[in-house]
Amino acid sequence: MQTDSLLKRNGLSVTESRKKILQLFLEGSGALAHGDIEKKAGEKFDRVTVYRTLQTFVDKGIIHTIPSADNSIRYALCKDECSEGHHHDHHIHFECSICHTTYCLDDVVTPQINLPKGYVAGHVEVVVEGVCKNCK
Amino acid sequence: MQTDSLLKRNGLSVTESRKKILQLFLEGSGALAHGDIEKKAGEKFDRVTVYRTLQTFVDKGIIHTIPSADNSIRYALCKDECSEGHHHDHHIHFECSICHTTYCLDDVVTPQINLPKGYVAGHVEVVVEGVCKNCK
DNA sequence: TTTCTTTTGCAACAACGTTGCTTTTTTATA
DNA sequence: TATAAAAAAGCAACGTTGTTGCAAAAGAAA
Ligand SMILES: [Mn+2]
Ligand SMILES: [Mn+2]
Ligand SMILES: [Zn+2]
Ligand SMILES: [Zn+2]
Repeated sequence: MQTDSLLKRNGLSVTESRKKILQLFLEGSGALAHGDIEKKAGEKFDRVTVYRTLQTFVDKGIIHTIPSADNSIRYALCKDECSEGHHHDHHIHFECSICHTTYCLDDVVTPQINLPKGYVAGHVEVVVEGVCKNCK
Repeated sequence: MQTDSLLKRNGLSVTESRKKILQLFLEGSGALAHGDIEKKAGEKFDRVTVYRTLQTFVDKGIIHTIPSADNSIRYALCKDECSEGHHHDHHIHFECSICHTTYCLDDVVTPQINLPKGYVAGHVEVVVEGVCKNCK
């Protein structure tokens, strides 16, 4: 199984919830919010388990967070070479205002930003809102 | 008073809470989250009033939202020519990872993003995380 | 001042998120 | 495979955040 080896490779024990949640990310196209996962998982798992699983996956560099202006963080698989404590997700994100899907645009790299004197840049997040290819 | 005329100009009645909250934005340097306002206002106002006031200000184009990956939207004054239903905030934002201040970098315009075929861009949000001029 | 309109505060509620602890599952090892 | 140790899941309880309806208070208009 794809999920099992991915979990093992990251030093995580293989459990039903982790397999199921990872599966959702692997098969789905867009990013998932906590609530999406609760629904899609078929209410098999405790809410707390979902919270803890997402946190574990983020810590291990399996998934990354996507900021939003509606107080619901979304999560998506890291396709870059992320590892424990070291995320390297340098792609931008796209939120469709019609179907509300959030996409990782893995091929669109984060632009260079010229900051005013005194500011030191770390990570740059870009979220583009618009209409996706399925909705126009 | 600066607050009174700003409120009137936007067709809003001048009330204690609106004046106080607007004041906080005018005198402060960084962006404010809902919680910051509750604290800074000196627990004078009901939580609900703060929510409704922020929503009203956003609707009128007085303040804009700043996305985040920590489930706490921040708000800042619009310095561009925003109006009811028409925000034109094309600047980027900076979050200091040390003091956790969020700045509007009004002079740094949002970059142009080349999207894959099929995606139509609307608004672009850029949030840079790093160390601010006061913290380095 | 009086009247009408808008906003506030309150109460109740729902959704979201966290923590400690017990039970269950997984892993490692004999 | 059986057993012991370690890790994760589930449960309960709780705190925080955000929403709604409604009555009281404040503001605008005249
Ligand atoms: Mn992504
Ligand atoms: Mn801004
Ligand atoms: Zn779409
Ligand atoms: Zn700082």
